[in-house]
Formats: sequence, structure tokens, C-alpha cells
Amino acid sequence: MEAARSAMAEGGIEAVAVEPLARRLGVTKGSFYWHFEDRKALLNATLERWEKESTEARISASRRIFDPRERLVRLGEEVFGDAPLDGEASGQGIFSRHAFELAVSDAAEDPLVRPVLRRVIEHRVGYLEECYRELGFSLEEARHRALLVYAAHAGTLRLFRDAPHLVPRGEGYTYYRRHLLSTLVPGDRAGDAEGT
Amino acid sequence: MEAARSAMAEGGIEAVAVEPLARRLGVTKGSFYWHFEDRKALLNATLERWEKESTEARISASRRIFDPRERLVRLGEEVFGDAPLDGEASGQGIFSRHAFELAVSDAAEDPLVRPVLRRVIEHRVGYLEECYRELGFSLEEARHRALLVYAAHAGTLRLFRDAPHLVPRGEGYTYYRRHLLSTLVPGDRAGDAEGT
DNA sequence: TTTTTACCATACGCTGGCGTATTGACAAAG
DNA sequence: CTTTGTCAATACGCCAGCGTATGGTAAAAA
Repeated sequence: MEAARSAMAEGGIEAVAVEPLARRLGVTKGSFYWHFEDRKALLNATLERWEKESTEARISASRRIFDPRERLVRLGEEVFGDAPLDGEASGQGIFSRHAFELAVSDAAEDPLVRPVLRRVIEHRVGYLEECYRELGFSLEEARHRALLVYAAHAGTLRLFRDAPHLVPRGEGYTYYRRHLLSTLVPGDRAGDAEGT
Repeated sequence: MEAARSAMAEGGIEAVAVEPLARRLGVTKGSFYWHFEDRKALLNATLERWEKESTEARISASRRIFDPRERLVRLGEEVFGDAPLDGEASGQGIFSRHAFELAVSDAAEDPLVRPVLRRVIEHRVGYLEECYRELGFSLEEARHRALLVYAAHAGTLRLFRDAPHLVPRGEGYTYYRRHLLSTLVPGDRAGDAEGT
């Protein structure tokens, strides 16, 4: 079932439950248990799909662009892009993706979620680290920068949800994003310390 | 009841439930409903207490130190301090505080939690913003920096929990923290752009 | 000593979700 | 036409948590 995805995005992990979902689809749970073994099975399917999409998307991005700095900027614009939770654009696209992300992250303590989330974070931090390595940073420095970038991303997402009134809107947000990128990605005018 | 606090820290918001808590205390829920009106009442009490402590702690810190840069560094060392989730030191102190924080943040969608969390974030970002203003940054720049710092904090906490193996340990962590502070707090050698 | 107050236990009903038969409809294959 | 396989509905039992009612006990107050 595809509706589990949106349920997760809207109501968190506890919303991806069999009876509510069945109601939502106008069927009864009797039929549900034909498609899935368990609630666990449904959850796992949803999560694994998310993992797949997350990693694949990032990989395709890295194939197309060669300059690592450009990759970072692109990634930043995509992930911090255009007021994540406003969700006006396309009604479901970027909005739902971030909401899903938040739901997963909120359920990090769940035994089914933990390993998936762990792998996705590994993948992302690994990717970031690689970019910084290509920019000539030491292994340690690259790791540090990758972690900080990821943390800033995760935190910003939450900020949007939990205290949206603090985050600048409209063109103010564009400036904010520029600030983020300029402090996190060396090249615009900051950083460029250390490595070659 | 004081035990709700630790339950929240350990098992998240769903663990602060009346029957499990009563069992844990060796009493029955019959007695519980003498002390509290509701489950909501218990939750509210726990959250309001957390809010109070959070804000008071930060205020007292600002009274003691005059140099805003020093305040930021101190705050950073306290909040990013000494491998947050290792929790060996003092068994319950810093560990439990951060675990509670994560639990609240995970339950941000809860109608009871949302306003409290919102206020706490407001307070913290406001405090950070003030520090940066005192350092001479423009209102906009100060806000941007405050948001980034808070986001980095929230994200780092989650990284510790969700992918602890990626975060350097021991003295490696000290270097990481130094990296954080040097990129986020101007003065060591970075930043110092814009505002007079 | 009676009586009130503070605290706790027992027991009940309610809700909502999970999982399991069991049965039915309906279409494709035999 | 019958058989088989796919998908759905009904109905049941189970569990866990919430909230309520009621009764008990022991100490303090009267």
C-alpha cells in the first residue's frame, strides 16, 4: 500500500496502523492482512522504500556533477530549499518528503526504524565526507564538516516545524540559506583553510 | 510525581503513562488519580517543569559572564559538552537531560508538547541572537547565526543518538567540538565579516 | 473517642488497536 | 460449467491503557 507513506508523513509512525489505514482506504482490515503479513511488514516496506529512494536520489546527483563544491551547493539548495514546510509548491512534493523525514527521525527509538535511519545517516554523512575530501580536506576535517552539515540540516528541518515563526520567510529565507551555505561550504569567501 | 521525568527521558512521551508508571512505583493507578487529575495533567506538569528549568538555567548563565563571545563558548561547551549520550559521568546528569530533550523534541507534534517546545526554542534562539547582536552583528545576521547554532545543536544531539558510531570519541570529539565552535562563533579565526 | 483527611487498593467499564478465522464474490483458467 | 486463485467483508478474541467508583486504613484533628 502506497497510502502508508502519506500516513507516516502526516501522523508519524503511530499513524501507520492497520485499522486506521484500512478505514482511510474505505476497506476493512480483513483485506489488509492479505497484502501484508503484519503491521511490522507494512512498516518495514515503507521504511525500506524510503531508504532506497533516499540513497538512490543522492547517488544520481553525484553522477551528474563533477565539481564537489557544486555538488554541495546543489545538495544544500535542494535540501534546505525553498521553505521546506510551506508546502505550497506541488502540494505534496517537497513538503511530504520532509514530513516523512521528520516522522522517521521522531521514531528513531523504534527497533524497526533505528537500523534504517542509521544506514541512511551513514550514507549521507559518508557522501558529504567524500565531497569534502575531494575538496582537499583531511580525513578528520572532512568528517567534522560532514557531521556539522548534516546536523545543521536535521536541526533546520525541526526548526521549521517546531518554531516556524522564527525562520525568515520569502526573500529573507533566501538570505538565510545563503548564510548557511557560505559558512558550511568553503569557497564563497569563508574557509579554505588547511588542505592543499 | 518525579518519576515521570525519568520515564520521559528513557521511553519517550508514550512512557509517561499512568498504569506503567504506577507499576514502576509499586502502587496502583487508583492512587495516581488522587495526585493528578489526568494523564494530561501529569504531562503538563512534567513539561512545564522542564521549561522552567531550561530557561532559568540559561538566564543564570548570562548573568555571570559579560563577554558575549565567552558566553557562547561556554554555552557550546556545556551543551555539546563531553559526549552527551555517553552518560557515564554522574549516571544521570547530562545524560538524562539530553535524553529528555530528545524525547520532547520527538513528541513535537503532540498538542501538549508543541507550545512548550515552541517557547523554549524561542527563548534559546532569542538568547543566542542577543549574544550575536552584542558582538556587533546586524539584526538579520544575528538571527541567521542564532538559528544555525541552534540547528547544529539539535542535529548534533540526534546524531549522537541515531548514528553514534559516526561521531568521534574521546579526544577526537574534543577536536570536533573545537571545529564546531570555531565555525559557529566568530573570533577564533573565522567569520567577523559584515557588521561593525 | 469519634471524625475527618490523606492516601492507597480493588474492581469495573470503555476504547482502540492487533491479529485470526471464516465466509463470500468474482474473474480467469481448466 | 466447474474449479481455483485473488481480494474483500464480517465477526471474533485478545490485550493494554484510560478513567471512575467504591471501599479501606491510619494518622491527625475534634
